[in-house]
Amino acid sequence: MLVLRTLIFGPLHGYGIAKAIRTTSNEALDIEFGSLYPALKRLELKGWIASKWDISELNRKAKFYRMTPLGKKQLVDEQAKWNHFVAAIASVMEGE
Amino acid sequence: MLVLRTLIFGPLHGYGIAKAIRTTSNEALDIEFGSLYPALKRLELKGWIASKWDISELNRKAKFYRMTPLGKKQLVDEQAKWNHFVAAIASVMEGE
DNA sequence: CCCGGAAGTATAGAGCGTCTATATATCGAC
DNA sequence: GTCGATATATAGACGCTCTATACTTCCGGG
Repeated sequence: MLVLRTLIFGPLHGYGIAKAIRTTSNEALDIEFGSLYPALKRLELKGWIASKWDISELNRKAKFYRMTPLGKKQLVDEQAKWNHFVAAIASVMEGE
Repeated sequence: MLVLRTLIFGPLHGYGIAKAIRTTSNEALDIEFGSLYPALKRLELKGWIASKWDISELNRKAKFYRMTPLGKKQLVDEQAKWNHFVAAIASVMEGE
């Protein structure tokens, strides 16, 4: 979900996605590359993102990921499920 | 965290904990016994809960769990971490 | 000129926790 | 008597994250 959300602002390479998530969460979330790269593969397999080799802003080759239309739908769905889940936890925690 | 929270209202057996979480989350959360019982063991090992065999309201033998003082501290801690985590996700999702 | 650090991708293997499936026992109702 | 709800328990599959490691490339400083 976080990866999909990050790609809303345009294509980005793995390294950039990790940095973006770290930054936008105020350093609270730190996705490791050992988690991120397998996750990107899963997302691509599901058809939610697509990749293309390109040259980064710093003149290095990098694999850029962009969200597909299917990915956008998925993001909406994931976010709804996440909100529902958080609300359920809150419901238990605030009970009585 | 959910187990600890549930035990705030007094000792309860595993079956009851599962039902309580299901109920207080409005059926949104359904902790399976294959997850719950190992979790109860872990919590007991950590010293956050303690158990005692007793007789349930329905006249069946059941293992009742109660929260320890250490468990209460842990609950506060877990809840703070959870809130922090959810806020971090929200920060990424609401960005821009 | 070379060397270190940041930018990048990638995989193997450990670790942890959930789930499904299964087994077992008891009580009350019909 | 047998069915459904109550109740505990474990094995094994599964999925995902993490740590650790490996590799390449670009740029700047000494």
